[in-house]
Amino acid sequence: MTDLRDHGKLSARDREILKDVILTYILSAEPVSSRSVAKHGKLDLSAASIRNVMADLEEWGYLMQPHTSAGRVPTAAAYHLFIGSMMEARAVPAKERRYIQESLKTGGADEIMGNASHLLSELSSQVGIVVTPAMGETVLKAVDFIPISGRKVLCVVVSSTGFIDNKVIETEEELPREELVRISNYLTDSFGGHTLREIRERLLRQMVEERAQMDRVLARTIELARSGFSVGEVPGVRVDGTSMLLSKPELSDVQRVRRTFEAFADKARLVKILNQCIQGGGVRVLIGEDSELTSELDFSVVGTAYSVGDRPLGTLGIVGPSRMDYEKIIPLVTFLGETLSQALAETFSGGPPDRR
Amino acid sequence: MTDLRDHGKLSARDREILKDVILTYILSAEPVSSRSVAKHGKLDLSAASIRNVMADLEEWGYLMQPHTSAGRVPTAAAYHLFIGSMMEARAVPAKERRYIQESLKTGGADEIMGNASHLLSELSSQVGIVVTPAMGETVLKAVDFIPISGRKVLCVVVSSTGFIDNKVIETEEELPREELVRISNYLTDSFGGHTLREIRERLLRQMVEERAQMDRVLARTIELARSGFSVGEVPGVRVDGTSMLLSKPELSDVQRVRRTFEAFADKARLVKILNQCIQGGGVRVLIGEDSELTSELDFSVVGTAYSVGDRPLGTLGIVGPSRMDYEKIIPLVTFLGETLSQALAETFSGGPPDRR
DNA sequence: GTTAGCACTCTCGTAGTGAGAGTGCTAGAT
DNA sequence: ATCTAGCACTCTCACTACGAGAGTGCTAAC
Repeated sequence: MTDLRDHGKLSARDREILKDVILTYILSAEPVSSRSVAKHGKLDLSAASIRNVMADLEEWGYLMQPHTSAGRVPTAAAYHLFIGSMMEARAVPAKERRYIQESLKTGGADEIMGNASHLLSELSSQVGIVVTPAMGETVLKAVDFIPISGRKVLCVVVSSTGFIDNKVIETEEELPREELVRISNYLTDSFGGHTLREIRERLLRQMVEERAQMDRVLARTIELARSGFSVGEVPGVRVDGTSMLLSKPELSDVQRVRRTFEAFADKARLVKILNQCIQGGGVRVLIGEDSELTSELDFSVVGTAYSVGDRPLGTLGIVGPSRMDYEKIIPLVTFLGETLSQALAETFSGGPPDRR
Repeated sequence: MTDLRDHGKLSARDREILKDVILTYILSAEPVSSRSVAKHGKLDLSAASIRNVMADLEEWGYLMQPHTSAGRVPTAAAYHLFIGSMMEARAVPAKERRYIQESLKTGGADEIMGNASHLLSELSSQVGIVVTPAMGETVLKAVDFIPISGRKVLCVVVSSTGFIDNKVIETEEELPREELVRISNYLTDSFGGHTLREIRERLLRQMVEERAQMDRVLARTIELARSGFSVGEVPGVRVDGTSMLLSKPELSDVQRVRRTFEAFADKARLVKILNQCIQGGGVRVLIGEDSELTSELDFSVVGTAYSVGDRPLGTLGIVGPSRMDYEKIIPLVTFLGETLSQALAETFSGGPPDRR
């Protein structure tokens, strides 16, 4: 990383000036001039001196000019440095903490996820994203079959973390409700605590091995389970607040708006990008380098993982122009990740032991 | 309506010219000149003659000029006239019909609705919208309680048309699964076929009347049902393809884009607008007059209702700039409405008799 | 090492201009 | 009476020019 190598180069004053430039730019969205740093910055130096430093900072890759004789703009390297060692994180205000906790306390997992993405977007004024786990990776809590009509049966799968998915499946013959209930109970009892993926594989093996001596009832059960448990292969994505982007000065031409919205429409890519944030526990920030979205559009991603107990479930974060208020947003994302984990744990703790 | 009163005024030639102007404008998105009508239109007249007619049409309110000495653009009245008595609807091509039928055939109601809005958007290149019924207005098919942890119970409600909603409720004391199953069965048997709203009211009455002599079991049952059946007070809205709008020439400045997206973000208003389309069976087209969305933004709405049997369920339609290919889109919306109704009926027919 | 001064550069808004497109009107043709 | 050719007029749009303003880089003096 450039910033690490160049680290020694920066004197305290260099750092102070770079910080001023970044803070000013985050606020104003306009190239920062030496004069404005001289005036409003903490250093008591003339614009000319500042200019010298800024020229150095540009050479080292922390600043750039949109054109000769414009002010300067921070680069991705500058933001990284800022986040790593200059920023003073502002704790989430008590009022917002309460608001978040209140909003995530009640409701099913689905509702909670929706609230989380909305909170992210609302409190950061950026786009909020929450990735929910693919059902197949979650641990089964209960399964239920409800007769719909004729041979059609609705299969409802509940994961131990409270996510729900459902699917209409067609059986070979019409089954009475009592039998469906029996099957539900049997499956819930014998497979609760395992992931759907595991269960599917186990059932498949069983079918092959015991095909000969299976009785009708067991065959039916397995067939139902096999179809029902094939729900939710892909993770879900909730995106909230894309319209926030339209009021940001960096999206003032329609071409850019269009490319941005197209990028946000590709959910699979969003998942991939957000998933880069799960490494290493805390919050991770992606700027510039890492993907088409962040590099081409000058966007940043602040993301973290949420989990129940020690099982990572999914990721959440915000996405917006690199010029964003990291001092507020990073604590916000951290807090939301923690609160969400906690909320899910509280609502869906207990239940069948986790035999995974 | 202006168009009706002025109807007599229009000679066959006037109508032919107006039609040419509309068709050309729909294709080009640019003001139509007399010259282009003279050249490509069916009439064999000079541009000057066409100009005379176009001046009349402007006076009568069917055309307007963005500025003096620009071509002319159709007004809302022109579109209404076009749709009412000039348009030649193009039947949905067999290939698209099959595609639609295939896409709506399988899956639960939820999935089907998602596919429907996507189809609308994809095949029309406009924004597709599907309004799903508020759960409270639907007829109960089955209800199911699944223990989650401690006193928390997940309540799954299935409507006879296959919609599913769920809610986590808290009971006063921990209930064993067997009892929950018993309660599920009891409620499904005694209330299947009624709307949730009816059931809620009935339960409330029952609670008041019989408070004294109710036994514990019944009290519990009613309490569970009351909380569980309060799901889904508001109708759901699925919006698909908003990014299509960004490639339309009428949204070439960011201000407009912004106002448009803000309009689409207000789901409640969308529902209200779409619901204006359920009157009178077939497809209804709103242009200009009827709402902020259609008048301020020069947008049109082509909508229709879908239903199962004779019970209207919800509405669907497309929204886009008034300049749209009505000859294709109106049959498309009609067909989708019919196919969706049919698909829902086929998947979810039968079941408990409708005692409403 | 710092600063004042100054020339230089680049953007941006404004004004002007000419080409192009389209109209409205009128006089003449059919 | 209807249609059309011709023409003057209007409006937009793209292009250019230009000056103000902002900001820089460099140099010479403090």
